[in-house]
Amino acid sequence: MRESVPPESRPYHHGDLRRALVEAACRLLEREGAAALSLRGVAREAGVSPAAPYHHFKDKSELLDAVAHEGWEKLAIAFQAAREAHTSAHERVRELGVAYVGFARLHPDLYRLMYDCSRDKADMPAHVHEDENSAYRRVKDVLISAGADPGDEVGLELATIACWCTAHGLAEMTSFKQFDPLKEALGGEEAFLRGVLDHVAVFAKGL
Amino acid sequence: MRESVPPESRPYHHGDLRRALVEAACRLLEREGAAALSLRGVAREAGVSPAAPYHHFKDKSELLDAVAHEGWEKLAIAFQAAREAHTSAHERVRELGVAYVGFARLHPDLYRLMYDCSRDKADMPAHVHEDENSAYRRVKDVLISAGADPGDEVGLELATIACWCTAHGLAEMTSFKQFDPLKEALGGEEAFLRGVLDHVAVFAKGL
DNA sequence: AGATAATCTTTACGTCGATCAGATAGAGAA
DNA sequence: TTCTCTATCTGATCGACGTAAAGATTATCT
Repeated sequence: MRESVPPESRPYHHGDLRRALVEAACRLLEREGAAALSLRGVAREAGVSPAAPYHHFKDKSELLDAVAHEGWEKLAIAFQAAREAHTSAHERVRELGVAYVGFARLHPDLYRLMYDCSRDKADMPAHVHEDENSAYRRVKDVLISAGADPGDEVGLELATIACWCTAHGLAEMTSFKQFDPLKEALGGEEAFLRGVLDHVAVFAKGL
Repeated sequence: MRESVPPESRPYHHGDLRRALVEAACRLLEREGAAALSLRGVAREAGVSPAAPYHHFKDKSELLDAVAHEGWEKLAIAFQAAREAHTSAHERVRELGVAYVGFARLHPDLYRLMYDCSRDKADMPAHVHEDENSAYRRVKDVLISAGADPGDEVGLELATIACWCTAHGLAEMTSFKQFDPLKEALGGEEAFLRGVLDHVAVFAKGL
């Protein structure tokens, strides 16, 4: 396979169409939104015939899976940055929540796609939940570093899930505009986030 | 307009097609899932031509709005039942969360549709958030009855939002099957829910 | 070089949301 | 009652979609 594509008229064989399709889909997702994301549209954006994607993806949902996969990796990067900001123990947990919600607000359609794909498979992908350096593991690590008992397997698991649930719920809620006045009163989006998160024990006290 | 429909072959004018369409849509949503919910399919289910719905709804999304509206009312009913079970103050808050998640798990596609419609309008419908007896108001009331300070407007609002966010997040998370072993270990779905909710201050202590 | 396999295009089918002209029937005025 | 008006429903149609099949083109391997 070829690595790069000639700048002028594309050759018959693309080179790395799979990658190009995923990137085209990401672009369309940001530009036009999730409702306007069609397989034909992605092929169009990539400059290829409507049936071409079927040589790289079984069907539309498999392409969306690949886009979602990229999303989870971007989220892990956002987590990395948040964890590297050293503050107090309980603030570290809370700021992880802020970073999470920030990512969701920055890429709302991608964020929703990530969960739609997971839900359809009734499972979070392993690289999100189980793997070393998975997003889930990172939350757990921060909880431990914030004082949670690593010996209490069940309790730690529950606390991690509680963190994730709250952050996920907040990520979806904060886009509703009836909260705007409250945000205004508190001095902006992030202050609002911290205000809500501080009402949740796991975020406020690190379990 | 007619009130009821003759049992044999439908007359040219339906009687109350609008209502029949919403009900057909609900039926299809439960039976086939959200992905298989087409406007044509709803018309088919209601025994009517593909263009008939357009005399009662501007477009597909307006029909879905009506279905979502029904969903919010069903949720309010579920809340009512949960609130009437008198337990201790902090348990009342937690059990509201259990009822919320229970509703979402019982009608997963309807639940998602409710939020999809709200998100598209960037707003929760007024009868959910602002009205007397709205679902949002009910959460707030339970928080007050559980010991929250009604005078602290902002704090009460934040606590209510925190409750809702956590419950919503949990509602979406609990369907992932990698949590099944944990549920098993804790003795079932509801024990798992309470375990997670007890890690959240607003649920554990009523603010 | 020739054969084989992978990739891309073309064509096609069925379904979808949506529009519009025309058929049908209930409701009020004569 | 009968006529007219208006709301409701049907039928035909359009463009876009997801997907499949068959043919064209090119990379790879012998």
